[in-house]
Amino acid sequence: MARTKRFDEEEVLNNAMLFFWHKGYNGTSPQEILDELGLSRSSLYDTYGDKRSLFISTLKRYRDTITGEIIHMLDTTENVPETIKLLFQQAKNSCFSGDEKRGCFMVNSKVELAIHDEEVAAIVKENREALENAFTGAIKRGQEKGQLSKDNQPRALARFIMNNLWGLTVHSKSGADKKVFDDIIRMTLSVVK
Amino acid sequence: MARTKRFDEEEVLNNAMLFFWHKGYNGTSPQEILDELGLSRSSLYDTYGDKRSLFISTLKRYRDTITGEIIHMLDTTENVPETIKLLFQQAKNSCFSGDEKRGCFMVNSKVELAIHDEEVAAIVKENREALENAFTGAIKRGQEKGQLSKDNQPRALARFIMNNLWGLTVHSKSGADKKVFDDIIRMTLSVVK
DNA sequence: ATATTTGTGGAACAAAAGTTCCGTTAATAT
DNA sequence: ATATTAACGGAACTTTTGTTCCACAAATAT
Repeated sequence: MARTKRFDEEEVLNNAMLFFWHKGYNGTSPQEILDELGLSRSSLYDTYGDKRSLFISTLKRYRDTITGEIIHMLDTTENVPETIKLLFQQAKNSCFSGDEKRGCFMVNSKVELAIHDEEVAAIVKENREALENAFTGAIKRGQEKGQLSKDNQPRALARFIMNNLWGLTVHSKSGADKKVFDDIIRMTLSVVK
Repeated sequence: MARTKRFDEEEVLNNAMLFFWHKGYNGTSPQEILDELGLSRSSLYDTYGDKRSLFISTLKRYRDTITGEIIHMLDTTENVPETIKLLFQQAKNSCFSGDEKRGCFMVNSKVELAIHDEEVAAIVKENREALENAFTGAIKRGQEKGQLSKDNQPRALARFIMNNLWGLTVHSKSGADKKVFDDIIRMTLSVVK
């Protein structure tokens, strides 16, 4: 048999994701990733293919981990309004905690690339639909349990919630302060009843 | 005196803006702009400075024209709820009319660059604040005229409206269909009362 | 211990990006 | 008509980007 890889495949993929997330696809060069991660050029190309393939892999990884976790929360929560509130708090906190205001990788990527790259567009679309379905399902359960009124159509409410979560990711790049986030979250949640 | 420019300075600036708007800062090369606009390299650099300066000029142009127009509408409208509704309809239409789904140049630019470029961050922040003030002023007038109830704080409602408009620009990159937009707009406007 | 086979280091490269420079051209003020 | 001065065309150049290739290294099955 042949020798084994000296680097952890998942770890490098994760770090590459952070690069693309932070600086965008066109703003990140293979060289930067190599410098930071210390693996050799040939290993990078050998393992992940070219730059675009690597990017697509990181986007899928985001979908499977970050988006996946949110969907799991929505699928399993016993307290729907509380979980929705929590997601908004998390969105706010990620904008003011120590680390960078990276926003959402999926949002950043679709804004940069979705018009020009069909594969990115497809991933992004699938991601949106999966999230919408998870929110819709959770809202339905919330309504059945009496945690939410039946005044709103579940899918419409789901779409509205997502619109406001995405709006917050844009706000995170706009120099808005905490009060702005609090106002938006308060007003949005006033509809989630 | 010297000879006059063979190109229209404003027109080239406008076309350069469309490039950056469509393909992003890092996705657009000076060469592409030159190829399309037909002016010479030296004229471009002579007139607008380097690529980044040109970009900054186009971003300011957007602020002065597109954002300026929205602010003007809000400052002068006699029917505030109607104007707000109109802005949402325009946001929706721009996603489905013949031309490209470019989204909002200000949103695209801040998502791509605001973390890394202080000057972009400043323009983007100022743009947000100017818009928020215009919405807030309009909402106050609407409340005084009895077109809107006084249940909502004007500034909080303004922030909420902007959050949903920006959310729509993200939706325009997400492969969402008309029904998604209609649900979001209906739910958002249900709060604008 | 060796053969096998894949990983690794790094040289090398073509193309593109971003910019500068300069000789030439052409408006216009006088 | 000419001098003046800025615009123009395009050659040229330095980096950076994205990628390939190959000689060498090392893990493991036998």
